[in-house]
Amino acid sequence: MTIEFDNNQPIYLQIMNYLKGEIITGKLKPGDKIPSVRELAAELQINPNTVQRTFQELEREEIVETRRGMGRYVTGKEETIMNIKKEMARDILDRFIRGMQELGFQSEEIVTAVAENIAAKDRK
Amino acid sequence: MTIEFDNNQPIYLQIMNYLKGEIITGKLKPGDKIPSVRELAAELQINPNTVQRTFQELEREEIVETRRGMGRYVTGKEETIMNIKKEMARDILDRFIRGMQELGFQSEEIVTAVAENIAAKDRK
Amino acid sequence: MTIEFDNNQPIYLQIMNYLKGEIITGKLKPGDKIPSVRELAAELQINPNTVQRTFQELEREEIVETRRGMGRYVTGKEETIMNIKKEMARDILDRFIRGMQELGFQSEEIVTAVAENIAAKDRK
Amino acid sequence: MTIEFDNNQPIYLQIMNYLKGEIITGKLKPGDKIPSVRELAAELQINPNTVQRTFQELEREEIVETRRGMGRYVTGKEETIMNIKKEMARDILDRFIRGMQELGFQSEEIVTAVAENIAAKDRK
DNA sequence: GTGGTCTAGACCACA
DNA sequence: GTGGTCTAGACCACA
Repeated sequence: MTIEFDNNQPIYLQIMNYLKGEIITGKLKPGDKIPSVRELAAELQINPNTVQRTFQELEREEIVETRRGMGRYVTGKEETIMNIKKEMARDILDRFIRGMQELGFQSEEIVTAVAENIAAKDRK
Repeated sequence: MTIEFDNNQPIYLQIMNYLKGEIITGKLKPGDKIPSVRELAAELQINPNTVQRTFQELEREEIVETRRGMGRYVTGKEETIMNIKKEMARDILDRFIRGMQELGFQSEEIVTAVAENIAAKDRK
Repeated sequence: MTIEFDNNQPIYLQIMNYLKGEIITGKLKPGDKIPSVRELAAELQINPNTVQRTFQELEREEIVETRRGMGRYVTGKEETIMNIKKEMARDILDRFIRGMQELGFQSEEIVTAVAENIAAKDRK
Repeated sequence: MTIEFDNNQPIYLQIMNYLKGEIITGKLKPGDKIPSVRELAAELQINPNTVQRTFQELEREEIVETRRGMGRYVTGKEETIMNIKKEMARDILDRFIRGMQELGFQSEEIVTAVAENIAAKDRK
């Protein structure tokens, strides 16, 4: 497990997004144990406090559960995970469409732009 | 002129984006005078330093020009404006596609999602 | 026997309170044998160390007695049990009244709130 | 402003409860500025990080708002404050009644106990 | 071993 | 000045 940190976003958020991605795409499954604070801190070479913060946020979003003294686990509630995925997707979509409209793009132009752009990327 | 500020982004960036939007969509035209630091600060009820910073950045991007003693004006170079528009659009697009892919969406799913979502919004 | 564990309190305390409740309400009677550490740990699916700790505390409070080689038993001293009940009740009461006063409730309001709330629950 | 810290609860929670109390009872009013992280840390003689944590939690509960670079303020939404108060009261009440019932007390006994206990305290 | 809290102190972006 | 993030490291309760 490695994450390339980018300086424009807090580290704890980057780890959060990384883990959310792993969970949403099923690489981390419901009930799976996630690394301990110390383990992950050592692996990513960052301070344990930063990892701690990441985990607390994930817990607050109910994506992760703590079992006292036994470590942390991906939530068993698949529904929660599906909801997170939907929420994130809707969020990204809304922000995108709003952004394009603010730039003055018409509906069809937006759809075309996405289609072309993706096609171009897939060709690579 | 009012902007609903969102806490997750620096105010000066939010004003920048707002003004860029006004320019790109032609509500502010090349050569138009823009408000003074004091005026805008009073109107938006924010610190003049923040407005100052906004204008500095817009100047750095050559979207706005200062004429000594006469105030600030939207650049007359339409090409610059077109470029800004393209840049912003590409940025938004890239971020969007990357985000959706991280959530595990396939290319076609992304295009469909955009098309449907826009159609739904246009119906409203 | 099942306990719904709540993450904000140590498990051993939650088991203690559960067992105290059973004893105080007479479901476990003076002289009754209580389960062994292993049995209870297996049943509740928790670490035997945790159960051990629970029993130690109950012994310290003289609610439970160990008979060498024969297991643990609810104390025969009914007085002890009565005292525990009183202590627990006073504790709960004090915490409740203090809490409501901190929220700015007046004495009569507190009494009324309890009376109404209980009446509402009994109706269900 | 002084808080007597008690060792059984995290400091950040004790400050939170203190501030919530001040807000709910109207000593801190909607829109009031609350002390800065550094100020409060100095006053309570604790680490700024601990205060920071307190404030972040209050923000998450929407009791407090940050205005960038200008400090933090009690939320202007009086409704939010009322809701917090109601929630806290219901919580305390429920926990109390459940606790007494687990001890085997009947409904009338609970009401009587509260009434007597409060009367006794008021006499002091 | 595992998580939770806290101190001490630094550095940065923002207003 | 104000908040946000992070490091380094300690100590504790719990399992």
